[in-house]
Amino acid sequence: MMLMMESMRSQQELLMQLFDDVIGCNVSVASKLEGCLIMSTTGDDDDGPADDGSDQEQAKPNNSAGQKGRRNDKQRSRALVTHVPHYDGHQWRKYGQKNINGRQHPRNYYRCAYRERKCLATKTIEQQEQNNAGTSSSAIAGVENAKYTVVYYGDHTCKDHNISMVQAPQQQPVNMDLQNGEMAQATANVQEPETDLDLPALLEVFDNSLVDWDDGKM
DNA sequence: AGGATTTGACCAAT
DNA sequence: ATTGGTCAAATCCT
Repeated sequence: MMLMMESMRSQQELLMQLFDDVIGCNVSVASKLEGCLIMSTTGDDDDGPADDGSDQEQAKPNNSAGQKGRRNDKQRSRALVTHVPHYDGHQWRKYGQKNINGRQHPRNYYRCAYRERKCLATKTIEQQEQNNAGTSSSAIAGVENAKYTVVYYGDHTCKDHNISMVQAPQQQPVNMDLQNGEMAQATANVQEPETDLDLPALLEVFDNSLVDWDDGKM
C-alpha cells in the first residue's frame, strides 16, 4: 500500500513537473502574444450586452494604482475556461470574494503569492453556471463537471522562479514537494472537491487554455 | 504560532 | 445609488 502511494505520489510529482513545464511555455508564449491578444481583448470597447449568463468578467479599464477601488486593467486581461482553475503553475493567495449580481456563483479574487517580490499579477476565478436540466444528475456530478472562468490580470514578474524550474527541474525535489503540497491545499480551499490530481482534467486544461486564450473577451 | 482564508467594510467608477 | 475590486481584522488550518 505504501509503495503504491509512493508510486502514485511520484507520478503526481512528475505530472506536476510536466504541467509546470508546459504552463511555463504557455506563459511565455502568452506573453509574446499578449500584444495581439490585447488588441482582440480591448477591441470590444462598446461591445453590446448581447450576452446572457455565459458572460464573465467586466473589468473596468481605469487603473489608478494605490487606490482601493477598481484597478484591474481590462487591457491586460486574459481569460480562459477550465475545470481546474488552480493549476496554472503559479502560487496564488486569495484576497477576496464577491457575489456578482445575477451570478449564481461568487467571484474569487487571487493575487500572486509573491506579491512582496513585486509581482502584481492577479486573477479572478468564477464558476460558470451550467444549466443541468435539473435531472437526476447528482450535485456531485455537477461539481465535477463545473467549469471555471479564470481571468488573469497583469504579468508575473515572479514567474522567473518557476521558469528556472523548467531549466533545472530535477535539482530541487524539496521545492517540488512543497509546491505540490501547496497546490493541493489551494485546491482544497476553494470549490474543488478533488484532492488528487486528475490527469484528464489537467490535459483538458491544456486543451482549453489553448483554445480559449484568444477568447479573452468572449 | 505563523500563515492562509474568510468576510464585511471601504472606496472608486459607472 | 449600484456595482465591483481591494483592504484588513477575524477566523481557520497546519
